[in-house]
Amino acid sequence: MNIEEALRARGIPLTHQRLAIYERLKKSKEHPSAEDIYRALKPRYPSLSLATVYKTLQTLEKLGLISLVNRPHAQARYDAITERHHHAICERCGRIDDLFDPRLDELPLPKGAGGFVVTGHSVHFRGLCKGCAGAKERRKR
Amino acid sequence: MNIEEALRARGIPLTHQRLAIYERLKKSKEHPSAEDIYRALKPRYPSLSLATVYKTLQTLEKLGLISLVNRPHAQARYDAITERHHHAICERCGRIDDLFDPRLDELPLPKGAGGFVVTGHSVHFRGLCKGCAGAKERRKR
DNA sequence: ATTCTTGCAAACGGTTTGCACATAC
DNA sequence: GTATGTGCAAACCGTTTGCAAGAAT
Repeated sequence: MNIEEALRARGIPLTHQRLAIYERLKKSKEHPSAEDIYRALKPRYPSLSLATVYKTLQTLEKLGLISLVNRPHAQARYDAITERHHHAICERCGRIDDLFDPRLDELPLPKGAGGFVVTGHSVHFRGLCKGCAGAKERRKR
Repeated sequence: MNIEEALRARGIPLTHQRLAIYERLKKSKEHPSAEDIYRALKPRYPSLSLATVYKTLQTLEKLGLISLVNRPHAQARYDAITERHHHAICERCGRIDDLFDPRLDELPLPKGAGGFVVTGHSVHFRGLCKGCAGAKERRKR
């Protein structure tokens, strides 16, 4: 399913901007920022505004057509633990739990990262924390 | 080595603020933000300013006494790939490479995350990208 | 006494929002 | 024709910075 169908299927108007922004993102492998995309498209679409790029990216993400590499606008969170460990992040309330699990500390070096020198890694689990999972369960009944 | 020794060892003055901020962070398991810490300490240290909390957290991080859960200050980066994959992030130039490796897709569910319902995960490798690793190597010679 | 830190307020940078005009359907 | 998107500028929010006053050594 291409983007035109995906948008039509949801009754979302297909505009030149949306198409251009999506195509641009699809073509680039550098995980561009909103501003990168804006700068790349500006010459061909002189009236394009940065706000539109942001709004469009948000729309596409909600539709599941694109994804975010790193959550924006989040505030920095700190941790007194400096030893190697991993995190479970609740998608509902933002709670972050620490995970200590030696099996996660010894991951295979990734294939296909041609020439990348790894100095460390961390695993992020997404999902619902105990409290939020419980709340959801209770609402069902 | 406690924080007082760690700071003294580096000739960094030990202030009430630094001590209070570090102790507060050590006590809390919720990975607080700078503002969380600020609010928690304000009643006992009425003259404390948010800027000091930020500066102190930065200092402690540089010394390796604390760590950041999520990088702040970064702009959102987008990806047209929505299938499961992982990332290699260059600590020098910020470049992000995609990694596809089925061995990373099937991680053991973490132990000790009591009640956390996992819906997905991703692995972040840190290190130097091909270009930056090469540049470093060349500088050595 | 000297050096480094603190606190304040202003600046900053990325992102969001309100609103009038334009466009898709 | 109606609903929705776009573009602009202003607002926003977390974070940083410049600087005068204060504290640690």
